[in-house]
Amino acid sequence: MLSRKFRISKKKEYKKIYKNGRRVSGKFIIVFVMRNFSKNSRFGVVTSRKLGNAVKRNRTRRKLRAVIRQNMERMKNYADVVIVAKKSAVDADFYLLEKDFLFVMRKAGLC
RNA sequence: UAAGUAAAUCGGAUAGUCGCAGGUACCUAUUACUUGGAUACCUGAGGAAAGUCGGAGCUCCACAGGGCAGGGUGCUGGAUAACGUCCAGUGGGGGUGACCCUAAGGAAAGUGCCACAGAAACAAACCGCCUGGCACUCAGUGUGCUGCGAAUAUGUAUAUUCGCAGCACACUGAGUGCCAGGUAAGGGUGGAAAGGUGAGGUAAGAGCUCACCAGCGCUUAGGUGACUAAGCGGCUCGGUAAACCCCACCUGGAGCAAGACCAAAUAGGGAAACAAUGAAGUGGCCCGCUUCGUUUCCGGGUUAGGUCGCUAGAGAUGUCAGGCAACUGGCAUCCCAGAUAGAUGACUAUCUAAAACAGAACUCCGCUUAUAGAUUUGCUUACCUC
Repeated sequence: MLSRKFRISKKKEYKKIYKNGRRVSGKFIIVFVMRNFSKNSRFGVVTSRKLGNAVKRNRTRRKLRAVIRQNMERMKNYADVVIVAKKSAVDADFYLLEKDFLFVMRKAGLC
């Protein structure tokens, strides 16, 4: 899990990122990116009810956060990032998610 | 050993690295409170956290008050803060048994319904059985009359007797039809047909009488009670209340986005209408209570911000005492998640077969539903051995 200063917390901010950010999609995730020009990046993970019950949603979100935490230092530019999990992400292994995350980040020009 | 039955427990473990939330201690930066950062230690999802079905605490609406309506519960006793929950029993049903299931008050307060079938579904005569009357047919018997024949008597005619045939009447029996009545034993229909079986009885039948059984009522005994047992009585009364209804008991509404505080803001205006027998709070209606001008339009403005509520509680564990038990009480020890886009994760190694259902959101007690697998205990029924 990330510390609180690396999270996006307000509903308004989510709305703003959905509206103004760049949309990049991978195999397991869809990412909305918006440059923020501050000292660090901030992340938000969204798991909708389509993914399954609460246990499945929680596990997917935690795996994605683990991916973010372990790869945060590689990022060159700072941005606000919202990651929306697809249904296929529920059963995906950690290293597959990591590969997909790095692919998407490269596509978005963040690392 | 196998099959079953009832209950209880667990529901991945261990080690390492990195990481998250809360608390405590200490250091440090900014410091009026405060806030941020570092380090160490401790704690960190479930048996159902789920469905949100029942109940309660808590909060606001009046200190939640009265009546009507509506809703709920429904064998008895107990437990509990309370319940539609639990425990112990009673009645009924199922099982060889351990055991399981059971919305289980009232149908002589009233109303409704009982499809189809059937004569009839609430107090019933279709068929059948029996009795009586009338009509007709047949048979038999008796009497009378007529005819014929025979015998006897005497006076070639009459009388008497007998037989046969026909007619009429009466009686008896059988059959058919109609009418009046008695019958609920039998038939058929149905989930259900007015207690069941047997014997007596009768014109035929019937609780009409008797015995046993079932039902109803009463008495006595036992039990707090549901009820049970024994005896007696009069002889019998359909089902349905998860149909209305009656009876007894319970029941105000909304819910932590409750609600409280802080910041910011609801500003200040214009026009029209109605009005103290008014309007709102008040979300079933009336009363009562509280507050007071209310509503519409024009124009202007607009945060699901922060703190609390928020976890020490009908609390957990152990033990002792009471109780068949649910449960209650005493003592000792302990503090055991409190997030707010939402904390439990990732990777590696080992262990068996490589794990099911599934994630707290104010709290608690229950119920219901989902659940791979593992373990333990009591009991029952079979079979084998001693």
